[in-house]
Amino acid sequence: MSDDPASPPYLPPVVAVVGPTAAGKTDLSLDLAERLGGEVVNTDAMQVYRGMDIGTAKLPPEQRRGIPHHLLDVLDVEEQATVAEFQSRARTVVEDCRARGVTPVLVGGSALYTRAVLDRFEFPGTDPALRARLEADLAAVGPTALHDRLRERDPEAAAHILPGNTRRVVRALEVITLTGRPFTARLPELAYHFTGSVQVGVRIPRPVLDRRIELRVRRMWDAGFVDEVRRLAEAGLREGRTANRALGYQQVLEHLDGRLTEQEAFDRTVAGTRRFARRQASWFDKDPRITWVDWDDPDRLERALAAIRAR
RNA sequence: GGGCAGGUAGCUCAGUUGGUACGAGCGUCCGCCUGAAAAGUGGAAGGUCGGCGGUUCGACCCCGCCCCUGCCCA
Repeated sequence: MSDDPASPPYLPPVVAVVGPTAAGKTDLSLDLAERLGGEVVNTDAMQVYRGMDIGTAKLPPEQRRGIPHHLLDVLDVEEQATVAEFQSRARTVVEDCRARGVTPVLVGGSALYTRAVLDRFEFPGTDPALRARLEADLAAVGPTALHDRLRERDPEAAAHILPGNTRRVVRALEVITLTGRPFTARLPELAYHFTGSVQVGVRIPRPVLDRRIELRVRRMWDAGFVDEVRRLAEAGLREGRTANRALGYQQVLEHLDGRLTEQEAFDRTVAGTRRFARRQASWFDKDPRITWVDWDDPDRLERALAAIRAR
């Protein structure tokens, strides 16, 4: 900030707290928002759903220290979430905060969602009818034939997408026929969309994390998670293709449908969450822009603030 | 004390009627990732086949003894 009237108006930084699930991102984000006079912006793909509270470890309103939280509870459980839509909503929120002189503090473990907001990331359009047709084709001719078709139309994309990954093959074909241009099958360069962006990562040793994950899932169960899923199932959780894939919800649904015992659902939720944490790490660990602070460092807030000041 | 079943990858189990273990799922590790991303997907590493002895050119598969686990009988 400056008193010089000729200097441009103060533009707050864009702060993002990243890291694996159950590492302690939420606490750090609250501390940061408090110290910076900021507001929290959720970047978690599942906390956007109303009613998915226990299983997503959503911070209850009374624990939010009076700090406004954005992009929680914006979809009903049967609605489909998409990155592209999330990106535009989140960017609107970020811009609005900054225009008010407020620092947006993004928090969430969904790496793609976070990067979609933070980085120069463009999503070509989509067309439900076209996609439905491609999915029907897939069912009819099989993965190999569909991949062959992709190779004819976009050899470059085909070379980077394995035939077994039908989801990506379908999307590639969708983009190509929609835009008439090749599908970029690679992630974009690491380049921020907003100037003044800073990422703080919460680092935690894996054995500690694994224990915390099991503990967290245990607490979810104790807090009535199974009932939450049962309620949501009645509200339409089984419809749609996003919310019901969430860790824990997916497994408990299988339990409610009699395909898993409750114990199996629990065990698989723990195992799945650990696997998820590893996948998260594979995104965050290779992003050199992130400033890491240790989960149990008493000075982690100061270190995070230092990184933000140094942006 | 006797009988039966079983002891094969970290776990749960396939398998060879004797010829260097085709193993599978899960887990682990590494990677990919643009409108489902808490999703989707590729690969790798792991085994003295309970122990000892015998038969055999050769045994994880046959024989004997022993140990361990489960069930049954006493």
